[in-house]
Amino acid sequence: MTNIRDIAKKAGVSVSTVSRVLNHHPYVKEEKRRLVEQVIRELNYEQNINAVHLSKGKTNMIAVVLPFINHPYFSLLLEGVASQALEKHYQLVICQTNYDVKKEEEALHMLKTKQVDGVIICSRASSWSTIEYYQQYGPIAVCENVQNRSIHSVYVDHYAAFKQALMYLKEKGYTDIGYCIGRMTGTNSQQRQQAYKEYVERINQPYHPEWVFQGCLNVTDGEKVVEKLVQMKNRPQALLVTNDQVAIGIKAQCEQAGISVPGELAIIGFDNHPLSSYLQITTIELPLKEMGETLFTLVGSKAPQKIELPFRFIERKSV
Amino acid sequence: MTNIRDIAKKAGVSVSTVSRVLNHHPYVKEEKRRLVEQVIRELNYEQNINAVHLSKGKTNMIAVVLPFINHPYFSLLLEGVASQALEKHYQLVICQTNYDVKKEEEALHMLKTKQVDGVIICSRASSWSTIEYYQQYGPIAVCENVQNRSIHSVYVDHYAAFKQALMYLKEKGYTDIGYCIGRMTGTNSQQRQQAYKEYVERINQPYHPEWVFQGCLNVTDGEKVVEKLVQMKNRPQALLVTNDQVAIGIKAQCEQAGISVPGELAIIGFDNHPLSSYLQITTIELPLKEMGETLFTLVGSKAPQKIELPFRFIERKSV
DNA sequence: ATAAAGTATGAAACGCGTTTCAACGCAAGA
DNA sequence: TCTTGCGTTGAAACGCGTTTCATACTTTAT
Repeated sequence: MTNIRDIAKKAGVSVSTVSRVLNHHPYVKEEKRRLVEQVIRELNYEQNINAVHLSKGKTNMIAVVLPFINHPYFSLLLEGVASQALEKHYQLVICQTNYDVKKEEEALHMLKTKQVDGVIICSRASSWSTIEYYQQYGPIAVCENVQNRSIHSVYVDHYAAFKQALMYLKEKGYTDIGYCIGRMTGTNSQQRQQAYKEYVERINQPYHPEWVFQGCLNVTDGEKVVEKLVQMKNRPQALLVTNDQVAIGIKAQCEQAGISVPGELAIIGFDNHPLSSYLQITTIELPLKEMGETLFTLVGSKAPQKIELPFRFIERKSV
Repeated sequence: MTNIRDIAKKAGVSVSTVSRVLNHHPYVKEEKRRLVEQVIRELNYEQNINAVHLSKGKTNMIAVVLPFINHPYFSLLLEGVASQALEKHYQLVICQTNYDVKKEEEALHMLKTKQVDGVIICSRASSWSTIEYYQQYGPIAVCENVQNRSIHSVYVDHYAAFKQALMYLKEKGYTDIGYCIGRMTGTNSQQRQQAYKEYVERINQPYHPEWVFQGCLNVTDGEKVVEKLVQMKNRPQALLVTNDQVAIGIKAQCEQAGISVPGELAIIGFDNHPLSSYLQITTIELPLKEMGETLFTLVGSKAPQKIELPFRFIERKSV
């Protein structure tokens, strides 16, 4: 492998000069610059990027932590991050965690070993103390509404979104409402639960724990929800579904099971996945791609910022 | 930042010994090993991974080149790659290219600069000569049926798959068949076209160029196909759709347009995306996750291998 | 004309872990 | 007892680009 010293020797200049040429430093005579570039081409030289990284103390790489790659929610978020990364000439290292705390820590650890300049956490299982520990090694951005912590964050007001959806259903005459969610932990989920509980209290209804369906991520999970639903003697009239994939699964399975939508079951999804439009599912659009882009921008910025992005209620025919 | 020399000094040993401890080399006395580990913990030391990379000449990173992240086909493929990477303690660097040759070359370039140990190309626009040039710098694996080239490859026999689907339609009484595809270039597309042309010839039918729909990737593209379809006076009776997303879009849009499926239009999709099962779309399953896993395995193996994986015809109700 | 400021260039130090080589101790085999 | 060989350890070289510092030459300003 030919290195910078080989180039310097062959061109009859010092390594500093070669380095200057490589980094487009202005203080190099045009003549020498040409010569060095010539030699570089002749020897088919390429910088060893690892030496550059070591020397500069940064890598132009950002780690992206997400539980699942193959899920429209995360892959759209990732696409947003990627589009910005591309533009700013950063590379992305993806860390699929399955919500395994160990995997998440491995990703954060890359900050400590200087493998990446920053970490974007799309969704997490780790505790705040872990994350805060790693902040000393580099910027971290999360995708949830953090109140008092000093960390980059991009989020949607899920409390307000849930509230709005609940109110909409109530106006339409539905009172027995349940919801489907990915998991109960996690800031976003907590805020949704909060909104839901307040709603139940406000209309003086008992809280039906069996109307809250956890572990809903994919189409298949929607199917399972309907299976449970048909066995209930006291069913909700409407469901808030925190993910369009699940909503689609529910709607499809309702068709199979002969449950009319919205007649017997109203559905409000989240994300506004293209398919929800085809299936005429009322949904709350989340600006996922924009969130991804913003996450990237933030992780490169100085003082920790918190940015709220708006959701959008899209009325269709599932309510 | 504390480094290996600080550790050596504080522990009263040489850097070699510390390095041996870090790398679990057996020739270190238990006593010294303990001592060094103690000091490492005390000083909260962590290797600078960039120095390791430089020194070892490898990075345990693999680049994954794909046109779009946010597409079920690629994100499932990626998930397969990621699952193997996780197991083998490799990191993935993703390169979204949008089929831009420059972006692809940038990714390959990381091989030359030693940023990655290998490259997995899920789909490409670059020429073979480009790819072959970069092979001297490290292993490259592709996802298509390469015949005579010396390169790792994992593929499905798309020619056979298309043929089978065409025969199936013919048996069911359909002769006027068209197809939807992402792009015309690309090995897989070419093989499909070959199968299609042979079919048309065999049944002594004229080739209808307007029955071949290009640029079909997403649900929305399916919609556009139906829009074109309704304006034709001579429509195909059946469509092969190389992607379930598009097939879903077509089916949904047919419903809107009052075209019965399969009565007026039969559809065969590809991929067996979970949703195709809900919408009862007949499809050809591709082992995408397994392909991803195999791609990863190959890129780490010695002699270039070619592995064919089987597809699976799944009969449902869209034909 | 002369000081001040800018341009150009190279030597050497630096970032930091790995690996090779030489050396020494000690035990097993001859 | 002597050789052979493994266990153990450290010094130094190596992988390679960047950056600082000193030096020397030009310009520009005064």
